[in-house]
Formats: sequence, C-alpha cells, structure tokens
Amino acid sequence: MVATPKTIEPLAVEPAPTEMAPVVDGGLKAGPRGQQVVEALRTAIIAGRFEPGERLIESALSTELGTSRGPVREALRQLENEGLVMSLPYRGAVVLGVSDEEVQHVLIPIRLTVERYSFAKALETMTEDDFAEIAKQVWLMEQAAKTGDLTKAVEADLQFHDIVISASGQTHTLQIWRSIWPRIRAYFFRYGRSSSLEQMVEDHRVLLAALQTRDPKQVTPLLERHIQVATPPPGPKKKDR
Amino acid sequence: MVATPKTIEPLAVEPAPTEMAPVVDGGLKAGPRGQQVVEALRTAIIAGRFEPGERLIESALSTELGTSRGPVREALRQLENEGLVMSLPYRGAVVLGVSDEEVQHVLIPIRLTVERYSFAKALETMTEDDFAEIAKQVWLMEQAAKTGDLTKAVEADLQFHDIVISASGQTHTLQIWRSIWPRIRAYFFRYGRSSSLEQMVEDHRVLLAALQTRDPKQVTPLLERHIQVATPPPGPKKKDR
DNA sequence: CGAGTCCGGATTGTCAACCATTTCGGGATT
DNA sequence: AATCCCGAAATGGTTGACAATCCGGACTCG
Repeated sequence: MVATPKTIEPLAVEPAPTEMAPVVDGGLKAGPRGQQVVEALRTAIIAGRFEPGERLIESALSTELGTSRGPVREALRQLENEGLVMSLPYRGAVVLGVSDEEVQHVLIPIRLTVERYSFAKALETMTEDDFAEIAKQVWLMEQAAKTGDLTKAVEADLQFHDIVISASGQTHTLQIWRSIWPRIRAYFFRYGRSSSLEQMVEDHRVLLAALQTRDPKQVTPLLERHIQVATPPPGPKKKDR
Repeated sequence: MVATPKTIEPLAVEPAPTEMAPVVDGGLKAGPRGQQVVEALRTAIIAGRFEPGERLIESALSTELGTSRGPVREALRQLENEGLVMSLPYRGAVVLGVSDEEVQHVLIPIRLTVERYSFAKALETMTEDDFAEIAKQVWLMEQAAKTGDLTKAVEADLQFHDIVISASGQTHTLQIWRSIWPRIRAYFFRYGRSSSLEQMVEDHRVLLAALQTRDPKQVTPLLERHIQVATPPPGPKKKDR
C-alpha cells in the first residue's frame, strides 16, 4: 500500500473584508468552520477522491484542513447522517459506497415520497420570490450545461429542489431529503450519469412552468418522471464498503 | 418564566466490576459517554420531559449529566439526525415536534418502503440465531404487555425491527430506519397510541412465524398491515416547533 | 506448526480551560 | 416611537493532555 498523499484544500482563511452581507444569498461558503469542513469532505467523497472503504483519520484531516479535531469530528458526524460515511466506536470513520439495489429499492422511492409530498404542499405557499429564485437556478443550470460544467449543473439541480422543499415548510421532510440526496448524488457521480445535461435542464424548465400553474395534477407526473429517469438498468454490482 | 429544574439522571459511573462480558448481549448501556448522553436525552425527549420548542443548552446539559460539553455536542448532532432536535448556527438546539401530516404522508410511507425491502431481503439471509434473538424480543414484549410496561414493550418492538433490518445487511436502509423511527416513536408517545399492547404482541408473534416460512408473499402483507395501523384519523393538529 | 497471549503503536473519546464569534434583549438616545 | 448600542448568554473553535480501545505482530507454549 503506497502512502496516498491526499491533499484537500486547506480551507480559505482570509476574512474577505470588502464583502457585503448578502441578504438572500445562495448560502455558500458561509457559516462556522465545521460546515466548511463538511462541504470540503462531502465534495471530496462525492467526487471520488476517497474510495469506499477508505478510512478517514481525524488527526490527518484536521492537519490537512488546518483546523483542530473538534470541527472534523462534527463534520464526520454530519457526513454519517448523509450516508457518505459510517463510523464505529473507537474504530473511526470509513467511506461508504451505495449499491444499485439500495438506490433503486430504497433511496429513489424515498426521494419520490418526499418530493411528491413537498412539491404538492409547496404549491399552496410559494411566493413570487420563490419562483424567481428557482428561475435563477434554472438559468444557472442552462449556463452550466452550455459549458459542460457538470458540477455547477448539479449544484443548481440541488438548489432547485431544496428551494421547493424548503418552501413546503415541513421540517422533517426537508431534513430527510438533505440526508438522502448526497447518497444519490454520490451514486451517480461514481457509476455514471443517466441522461444528458440538456435533458436535465429541460426537465427543470418544464417543472418550473408546472409549479407556476399551482396545479398538482400538472406537477406530480412531471416530478415523478423526472426522478425516475435516474434509474438505469442495474449496471455492475457495486457494494457498500 | 420560572426556572424549570429539569433533572436528567447524572449518568451512572460505576464500572460494575463483577460483570462478565456478554457474548451476544442485547447491546445496552455500553459504549462511549457520548452514546449514553444520546440515550438519556432521546429518552427524555420522547418521554415528553422536554416540550417542543424548548431550548437545549449545552453547558446546562453537560453539568446536569456530569460530562463536558464535547459529548453533549455530539449527542445533539445525533439527535438532530434523528429528527428530535433542530439546531441553527450560534442559536443552539431546540426540541422538535412532529405533525400528523408529516407522519402520515412522509414518515410512515418511508418506513413502509424501508421495512418492506428489508424484510424481503432479510428472508434470504436470516439464521436460526436471528430467529432466536427475535423470539426473545417477542417474549420480552409479552412480559412487558402483561405488566403493562409500555416502555419495555416499545423497546422490544424497536429491537424486533432492528434485528431484521440489520440482518438484511443494507447499510443505508438500516441507517435511514434508525433516523426515522425515533420521530414516529416520539409522535405516538406524545399524541396517544393506536392499538393495544396485546395487539402489538400478536402482530409481532404472527410476523415472526411468517418470517420463519421465508416466504415474501406471507410476510409483506402482514408487515404492511402492522405498520399502517399506526395511522389514526388526523387528531388535533400539532405543529413542529 | 498452530493457537493463544501479550505488547505497543495508532486512533478515537473525553476533559479542562480558555478565547473568539454571534445572537439577542433591553436600555439609552434621538 | 424608532434606532443604535452594549453587554450578557451561548455557541464555535483551539490547545494540550490523558484515558480507553483496537489492531497487528511478535512471542510463547503445547
């Protein structure tokens, strides 16, 4: 086993003094150190910079990221909740994989349940501002698609759904969605995408239009189709650890 | 506002030196301090010793439980993942409630998805030891029912399902189930039970028998019925915070 | 030669004390 | 009455040190 010199970016330190406080910011880069650690690790895992089964050592990560062990521990707990990592007492954390089976039989169905309910619920409460915010994400997604920037497109995808589900105002539903999504994302990043970026943009454009009609009969079928396309025929059997 | 002298038990300290190491223990009371804190708080919240909306202060809890803030912080993160608590940056953690709506439209359906898959999957892999362990839980449940000990009965209920789902060997499925269950349990503890303890015992006895046939056609319908009875007509609308 | 035992390094879990950062409520000011 | 400001309360983060545990390898003993 060769020592793999995994280098995670050491976390920006500069306070960016000329930055004004964003009122309705997209919500990036902000918050306590711990959150930044979470994002750094999540990105690294989803991008495949850690193999499933690989151990994550607190001290190593903390020195690498330039923080103390505290934030790293919290981040690992968070990632555990997002299903990207599993940790056992005194044994530490290992990166998890996702199997075809669980994606198809559990994760996707749960996503369906969550989003079907949230979208229907959100129809009653969404404001024009919400629609605007969503439109912004669709636009960002278009731009990303044009330049073939998969990461940016997926980020906009995430925001699109997050906004709607947040608008539904259902605490647990939102929390569950946020714990499900990273696994699905990791799965597709690892084992190939299903449809094209163009299709993805089109899906969301249509979905936004449907939302604006505030008619569940319009929205639900589109939503279901959109989510289900993410179910390719069972490729190579990939295991968890 | 009167200072509420909430007293959580200060966590047992004695190492119990005469205790022999259990080979196939039920797995209770063990593990790091943090886990004990989790259980103490989870029990307290589910038992209703904290009202939804109530704040949980790290320093207060740590002195009350006789540990430092570290384990308490970890415990709060864990409870957040179990949906019993929500915390915002620099604002701390507040106890969450569960609405009828989310239970019926989201939590129960997810539980159905998870357990239907797990049980079917477990049929292929369960050993005689597994069945024995389940039978033990059924027996414990019977005893608890006889003495009207609701807490013990629910604990056995939990173990029953946990064993089967563990046996299915699906990492994410198990993890999701463990994050869903506490909310459902809290909901029923707060807003009344549905069926009797006797019914509950009978359900599980029948379920065990079905499992032993290893026939999905037998198990699935029983399981679905068992889970769905947990859906009473929408009682008083209870909100989250 | 294989099984059990022991040991020490590596890593996680916990503690304590301390400071930085942020929130929030209330009072003083205008 | 609205605003600004301040300080208390709490959380977030740091450091350094230990304790508890796991794991792999060397060692012993049948």
